[in-house]
Amino acid sequence: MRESKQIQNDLGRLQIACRARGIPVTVQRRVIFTTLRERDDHPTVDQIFADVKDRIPGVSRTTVYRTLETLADLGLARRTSHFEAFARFDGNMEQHHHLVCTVCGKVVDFQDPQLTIGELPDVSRSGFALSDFSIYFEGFCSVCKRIARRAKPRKQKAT
Amino acid sequence: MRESKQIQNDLGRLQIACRARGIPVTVQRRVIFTTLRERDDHPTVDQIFADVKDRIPGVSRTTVYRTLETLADLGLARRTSHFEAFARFDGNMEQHHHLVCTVCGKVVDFQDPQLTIGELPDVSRSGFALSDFSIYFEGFCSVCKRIARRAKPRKQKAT
DNA sequence: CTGCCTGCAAACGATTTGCACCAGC
DNA sequence: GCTGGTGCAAATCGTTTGCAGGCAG
Repeated sequence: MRESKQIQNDLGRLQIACRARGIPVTVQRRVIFTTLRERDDHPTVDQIFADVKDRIPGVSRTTVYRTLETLADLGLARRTSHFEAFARFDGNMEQHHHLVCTVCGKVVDFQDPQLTIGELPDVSRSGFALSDFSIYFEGFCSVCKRIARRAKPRKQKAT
Repeated sequence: MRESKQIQNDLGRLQIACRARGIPVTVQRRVIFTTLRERDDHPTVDQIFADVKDRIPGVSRTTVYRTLETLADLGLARRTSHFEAFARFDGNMEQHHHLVCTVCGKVVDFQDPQLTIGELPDVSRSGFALSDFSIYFEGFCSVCKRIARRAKPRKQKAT
């Protein structure tokens, strides 16, 4: 069960962020943000939509999409698919890590034998049985480093 | 430029894998696999399609999709979007890592202060400027651990 | 009041599927 | 020759967009 104190804290952050941006704090934004914060898995839009519908019967899926996007803009949420909507494939089956450009989504393999984790952490509480790991390093690729950092090109052609 | 020795090696692996599975080694499979192996970024289906079209003018995008899926089945390639095609969001903006179920795609946050990387690696050759990282631990979630490990439910409802 | 937000329905675009033909073995 | 693979076109389905009315500030 989630502490109402934390919910209050979340709503406070939402209000501050919205005011700073001069956009209204609507019921939908409150509920969608709260719903998202209640989960520690990474819900899909539809999962959030299902949860939100219980509290706001009339919401549209569209609003959930738009609000999540807004929350991401406000720095209150994060879109976890580094990889846009496209399927990407990798022909390198050896253990390797990745460099991900947070602007254009470019991903390149990165191998570094020095890069190890002592041992896989104990995650028994989660019920998971781990077999492997890979590290995603985030940053700007050479191209996006040059381009102004303010543009946020969503949905551009895959690089 | 890629060593033809490595291409031969790749083709050998492809042939072995196909024979073991009793499926034909077609031109398309050879070219698509070779093309994939030539890149160290994680190409989208369309990028591979574009490359392949140069060598097999008549290929269809459908074949590229199907072949990549086959290569993944054969253990020769890997689909890099842990997150299916769906957009997923995360309301936790603190630095944290992830447990990913390789069977059902479930992702849960995982925080462990002990888990650190001495320092971000030197990736200057790649032109990237890194700012952060997160670790994806792969394995079986509690549910999929129980279920027979042979089933490979693609496109099941997101968990 | 005014502008941004919301909901609806239509548009979009990546991926999948059904079917007839063709190629590997 | 059979079996499974391929190409084409149509169907799917997650996501985005255009538009009219409604609500927050």
